[in-house]
Amino acid sequence: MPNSSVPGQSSAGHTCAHGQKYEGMRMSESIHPIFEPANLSDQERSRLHNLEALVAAGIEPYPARVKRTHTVADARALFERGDAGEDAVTVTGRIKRMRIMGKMSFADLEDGTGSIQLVLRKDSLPANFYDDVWKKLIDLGDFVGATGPLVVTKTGELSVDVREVQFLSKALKPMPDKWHGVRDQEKRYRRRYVDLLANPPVRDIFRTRAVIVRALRDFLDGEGFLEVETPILQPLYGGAAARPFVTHHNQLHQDLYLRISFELYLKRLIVGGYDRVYEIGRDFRNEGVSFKHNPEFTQLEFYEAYADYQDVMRRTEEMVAHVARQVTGGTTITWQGHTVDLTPPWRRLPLREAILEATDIDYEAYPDAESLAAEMRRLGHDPDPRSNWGKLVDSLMAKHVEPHLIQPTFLTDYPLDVSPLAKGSPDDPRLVERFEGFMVGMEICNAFSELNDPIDQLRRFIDEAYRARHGDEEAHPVDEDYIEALSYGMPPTGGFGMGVDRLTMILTDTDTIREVILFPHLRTIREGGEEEEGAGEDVPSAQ
RNA sequence: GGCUCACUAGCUCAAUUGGCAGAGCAGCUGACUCUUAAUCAGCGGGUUCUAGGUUCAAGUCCUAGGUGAGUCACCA
Repeated sequence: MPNSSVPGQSSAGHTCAHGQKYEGMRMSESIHPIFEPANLSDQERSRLHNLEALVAAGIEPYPARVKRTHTVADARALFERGDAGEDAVTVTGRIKRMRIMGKMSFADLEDGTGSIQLVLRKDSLPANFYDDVWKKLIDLGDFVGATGPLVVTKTGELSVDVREVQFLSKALKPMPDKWHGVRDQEKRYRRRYVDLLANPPVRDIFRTRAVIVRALRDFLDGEGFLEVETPILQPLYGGAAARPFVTHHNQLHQDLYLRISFELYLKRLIVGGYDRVYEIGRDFRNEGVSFKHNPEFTQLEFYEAYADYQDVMRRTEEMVAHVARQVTGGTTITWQGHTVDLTPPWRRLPLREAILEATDIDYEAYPDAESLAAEMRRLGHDPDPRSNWGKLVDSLMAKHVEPHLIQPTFLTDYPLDVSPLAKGSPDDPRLVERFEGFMVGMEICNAFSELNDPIDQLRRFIDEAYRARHGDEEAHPVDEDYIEALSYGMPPTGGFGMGVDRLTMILTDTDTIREVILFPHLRTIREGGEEEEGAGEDVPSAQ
């Protein structure tokens, strides 16, 4: 069926096949309750009525093809160059605002490149189109193509002086408030498309996120790193202290884990002979949700042979500074009122000193969980009695040090107990060569000189397995194949992991991870009472 | 999981001590050929998150539940 691109001239009263299609949706026996009039608001009914009226007038409300000559940005550029002349351009987009003034109207049309004003005059349009279609049947939020020469109005606004309108897509839902947009956080996250179409600054956040990811790749590619992809579904998880999601492969009759890190696979690649590898991808951790935790999040990890954690520290600050320059043009940023200077070099501070300074506790004087917990209680802290020594140290850091690290800081030289994959310090058997990077009170990265001694690594795994048997749900399982890989020899290697979402929070001045994830995890809304659960019969849950 | 707070028209928000549930935008009708949050006149629009309870009377008080936010616990 030919699409009538000049709707005003179509023969009225002719009903095409589409007419019956849409009328059917209004009948009580319609196939789904979504479009039943009883379930619609007055505004939705009005829009559905306008859709039917368009079809009755012979206008295809969802045509298959569009004839656009210029994006909004292109049209503006054309005019700026003075090349516009009196030739017509065709721009396409969503109608965001309308000002109808009798026989003349203004409308703001927006596409992905920007917004431009349309001028519609009754005299300049096909017969009856202005009164019968434009004023009556087109709603805010509809997509149209507008054709006409570029003009400047009396008030200086570049506009398309519209001679022809092509209808492109009908919006059946009313648009959010044109001034306030959508504010309700739950609505914004559950229906992100509404958030994006109504709140332009939100679109900018995800454009910036793309710039950040591209800048990370630029930087690492430029340093000779190879981008790789490793399994998300893994028979054995590892590389971080976290509980995994469990799933099941039906045909193989095998439980699989969604990865919690890329670490053990990327180091296998170092064994295989790639000296510099990285991966940017999704990790999944089955734990609490908060302003800085989403169950799935984007991680960058890189591994570099013949480097140690000091080398990685330097690379980290250079990489983050590079990204900041790509995003903001400089290395000083503002986050929630704090001025943060990302210019290398960043402050380095041994973890032991940081905790001593903040809490007056020198954890090395309390080498076991019992004595450290006792000292913590003596100073008024409330340690979790189930915690082992490493977790106590970590909790001291997380509670008393991390929140105060606004400027970028590397905490260095972590206890071996909490670092089962990191190489021991040659100077102190209780420490490993590890650092974590912090800024704006948040951890953003974690790195170490990788443990490449297969016998030492096996010993660490066995310790972890012991902890797992004694209730530590985040302890590492023994990965025998990884030990096998190390047994072929892995060069001294520096490894690094960073939360890309958190970096994005910092560079977009947002205070919750949900603002930088397009579709953050939210609980499914349960309707009223309890319904029987259909799923889950052959999906074992994590124990 | 504990505690605190929130949920009202399509959207943004009001509603006094428990006393007729309102406004702006959006919608509908009309006027208007240079507006840009257009303006002006008129009209319609509500399961006040859900289910109970107290009361002559509940958006408001009580109980339970849902969802979200914050916080604590947990979580590199």
